[in-house]
Amino acid sequence: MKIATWNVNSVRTRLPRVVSWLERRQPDVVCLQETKVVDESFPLAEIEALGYHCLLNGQKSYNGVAILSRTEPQDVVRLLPGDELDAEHRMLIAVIEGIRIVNIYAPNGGDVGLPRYAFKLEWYRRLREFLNVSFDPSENLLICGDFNVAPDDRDVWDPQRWRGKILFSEPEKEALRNLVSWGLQDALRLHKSEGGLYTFWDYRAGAFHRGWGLRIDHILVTESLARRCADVEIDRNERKGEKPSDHAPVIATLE
DNA sequence: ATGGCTACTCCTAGTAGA
Repeated sequence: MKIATWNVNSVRTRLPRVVSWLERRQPDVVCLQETKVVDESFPLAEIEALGYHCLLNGQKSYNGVAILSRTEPQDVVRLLPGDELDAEHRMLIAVIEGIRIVNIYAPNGGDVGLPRYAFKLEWYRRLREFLNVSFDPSENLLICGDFNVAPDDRDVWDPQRWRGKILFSEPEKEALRNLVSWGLQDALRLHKSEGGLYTFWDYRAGAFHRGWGLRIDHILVTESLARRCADVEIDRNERKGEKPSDHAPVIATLE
């Protein structure tokens, strides 16, 4: 079973690449972030034609998440407790093939100290509290998406330059560690310990070509899924070519 | 790296992303 996460940075702009990638990689579940489209305008027909159910939690212009799956999703949750009525659409949960899939697009934070930064840390706190009261670490649960946090020095191209900066500040790393401490493991690190495994490269200044990347897209799994996890791959080829997203897909293979 | 790109919008300039 292949479960993927991909921040596509607009599903409409990225549609040709998403379609060809689905045809080529044949994932069973795909969590998309930054779809940037209301549900009525999601390219449903094109994705369903490939044999996927589409579960949507979209929004105009910003944010928006979706779960594509070969089989029908169940037990859907869309709202994180504490969200306002006009909440940013950043989370979507469904049970697929006996696995609870939590798709998240964590706030970026802007810059350290800004109101959006405080919102990011508070959002992480609410997500952890939601796990506490809703689920159990003994179940088959997987959280994936764009976390907008690089966990440690191996995950940024220049740790000295990134120290204390947005995406790599101590409070952000602590917020991610606090989430993980609920009972999760970083699936990629079950298999690979080296640095330089990035999932995002800025569009500017030839960052991809120069190796200026960050690992901010993650797949976290509970113990029962960690035992089934045979491999995790970052599909960095998807960052190349015509009109790429600035993020590469991450794919976990479960036995 | 500090913005050199990309995508969005009641669209040709301002905002946000990471």
